[in-house]
Amino acid sequence: MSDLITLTLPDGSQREVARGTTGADVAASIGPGLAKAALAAKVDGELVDLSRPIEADAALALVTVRDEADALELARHDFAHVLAEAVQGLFPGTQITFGPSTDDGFYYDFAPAPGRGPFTEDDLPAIEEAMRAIIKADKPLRREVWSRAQLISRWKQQGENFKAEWAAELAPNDDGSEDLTVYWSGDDWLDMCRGPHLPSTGKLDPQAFKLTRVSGAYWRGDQKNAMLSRVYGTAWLNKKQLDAHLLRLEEAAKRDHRKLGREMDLFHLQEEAHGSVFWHPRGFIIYRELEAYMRRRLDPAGYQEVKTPQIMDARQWEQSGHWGKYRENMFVIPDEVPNTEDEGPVVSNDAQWMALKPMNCPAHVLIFRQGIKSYRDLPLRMAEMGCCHRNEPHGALHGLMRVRQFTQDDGHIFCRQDQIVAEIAAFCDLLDVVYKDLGGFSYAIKLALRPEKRFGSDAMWDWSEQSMRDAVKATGRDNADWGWEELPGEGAFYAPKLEFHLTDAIGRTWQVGTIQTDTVLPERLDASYVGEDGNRHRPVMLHRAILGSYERFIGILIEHFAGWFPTWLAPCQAVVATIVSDADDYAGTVADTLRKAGIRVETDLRNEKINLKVREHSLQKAPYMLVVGRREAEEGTVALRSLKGGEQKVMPLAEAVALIKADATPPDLR
RNA sequence: GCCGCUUUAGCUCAGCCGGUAGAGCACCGCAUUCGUAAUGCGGGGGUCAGGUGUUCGAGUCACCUAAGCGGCACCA
Repeated sequence: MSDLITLTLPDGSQREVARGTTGADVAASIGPGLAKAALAAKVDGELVDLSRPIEADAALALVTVRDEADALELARHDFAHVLAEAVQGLFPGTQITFGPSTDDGFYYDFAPAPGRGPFTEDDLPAIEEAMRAIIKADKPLRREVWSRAQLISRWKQQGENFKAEWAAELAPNDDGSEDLTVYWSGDDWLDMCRGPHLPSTGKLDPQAFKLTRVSGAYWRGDQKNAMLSRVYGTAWLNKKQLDAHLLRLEEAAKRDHRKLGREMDLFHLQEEAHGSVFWHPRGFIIYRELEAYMRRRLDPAGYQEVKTPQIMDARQWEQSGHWGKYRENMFVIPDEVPNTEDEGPVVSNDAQWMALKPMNCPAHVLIFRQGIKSYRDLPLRMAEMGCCHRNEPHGALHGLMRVRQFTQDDGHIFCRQDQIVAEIAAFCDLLDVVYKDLGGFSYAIKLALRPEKRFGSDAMWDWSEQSMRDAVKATGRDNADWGWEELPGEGAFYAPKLEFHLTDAIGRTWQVGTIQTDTVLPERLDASYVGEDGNRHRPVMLHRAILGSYERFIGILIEHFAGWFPTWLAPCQAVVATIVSDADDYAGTVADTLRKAGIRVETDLRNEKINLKVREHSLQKAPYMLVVGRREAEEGTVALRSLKGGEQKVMPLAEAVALIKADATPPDLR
């Protein structure tokens, strides 16, 4: 074996160096500037420490802040370690557990010292200071390889029970060895970590991070385990990036649907009906427009709309399986006349139970079962704007995004096995059109596979999962362009789920649409059709939704558009505002003309300055304002102002009406 | 459901070491008729989330309950 190896640099040049040369050595040999700037090495595409000896011919690239993605990942990971070191310095007895990088920073989970409660936001400034001191000390970060036994014993000796547990359970390395890597910060603090890390803490910018919040988090993400105390931070390569991020957060907060919902008078929530929405007149216009739009899309796509009971007997839910697998999320009610006669309990102990529907699917099967269905009836597409109630964990409720009463744009397609691929493909096409119409959203597709808690045989799951893969393949969406991935364990209890994740205007993703291949429910509820062979067969049931729920989808739309709805959805599409009261009559004529053209119009005849009117209706996010004064009244014109853009133009009334009417036409009617 | 924080006028928020509640906006009234993001003056409005306790005295301290917020877990 030669003592020399060949390294190929990114520019294609090659260097013969001694075996065991490190990335740092190469950087130093190229120049002092690079030696200082280098953060890590990439050996054959794998990110490793700068101090890691290179043992064979390889492609070598040196990572600097210019390689932003890698540099950020390294920095955030290091910030997490610095956080842990700082916390242990400040609060002796705190156990460290786990601390990865995140999309915008990092977190670390701690088990606070006995007698000390979880960390609070008041602790953060002191922790930040301690972190800055560690960065300023420029402590070298040194990798060492320890045996599993050696490390476990060290953790136990230090009272790091969580680390010891984890070290014991980590899978052996690919080569079968039991070695684990640790990193020293200076020579007084160490953590178990796969790495890689920066050469020293001084490579971090002490002004480029901010601890943002604290929260509880379960050890290893499991509700049955201990609650740990998590500290979150956001971290960047420099202060400018950090400030830009903090500004983005502020901008995101401004489009929060709860804030805009109140300011724009769209809806409200209150304690007495927490988790259920009070839609105000303005908000309900959006809801109705959206519902009307969906019907115009569903009808020609061959769906038949139905309406099914809100409450059904528990026996029905037992048969569908919901009583067994979903009851903790259901509102159950006694099937009994409440006692009003005396002081006794309102409901007796032997009341029979009914339940509010958490899903529409069983009722749809019950409709399907009425009469005898032939193979000629399939595929049978049933739709319902189904109002469902789910008793969600209280901590999960969140504005319109997570509520206890919501309406799904639900639908179930009963079909033969050989129709699944075509039906899923048709659904994908429909969904494409809807997401494009409603905001030009892009989306990713995921396949959620069988969960632990489920019905049906493994063979059934094998079959239904594979049929969904085949269907997506047929649509050409099973690739990275569509964010395609499979999510083990995340399916519904009765079926694997194709999930459609929208990306909104500021890059956040929301799971809304879904289609699921279910063979369990038709079986449990005994749905069948008569085939060409004259025998009874089980149909497959595709559960599908495009918006998911109206409530959540409108919440997403509010945030996506920051309140500036496209004109066809806007609660008030045009405001006629006067400059002087002499124009009041003319303003009335203008408003009538718009109203007759089908525009939702309001007038603002208040004795206020036009400045105030522009400001207030801008804050209400009306798309158009038609300003009229003496001049317009005499000439039969309007000053049409786009409140969002701010530009305005004087034009004849008829022209303004035509312009607004065109803009107010729903996308499917253009 | 779990951890932390919060809850004062319609909204946003101030209120110190416990001594009997305040601002801006909104609302109402009056004046102002004004050309594209806040006209001026005046007025009304609060069992300080609910409950229990400590205290001569609680918005303020303690405990319980509820809801909200940020996460965790769960999820359309």
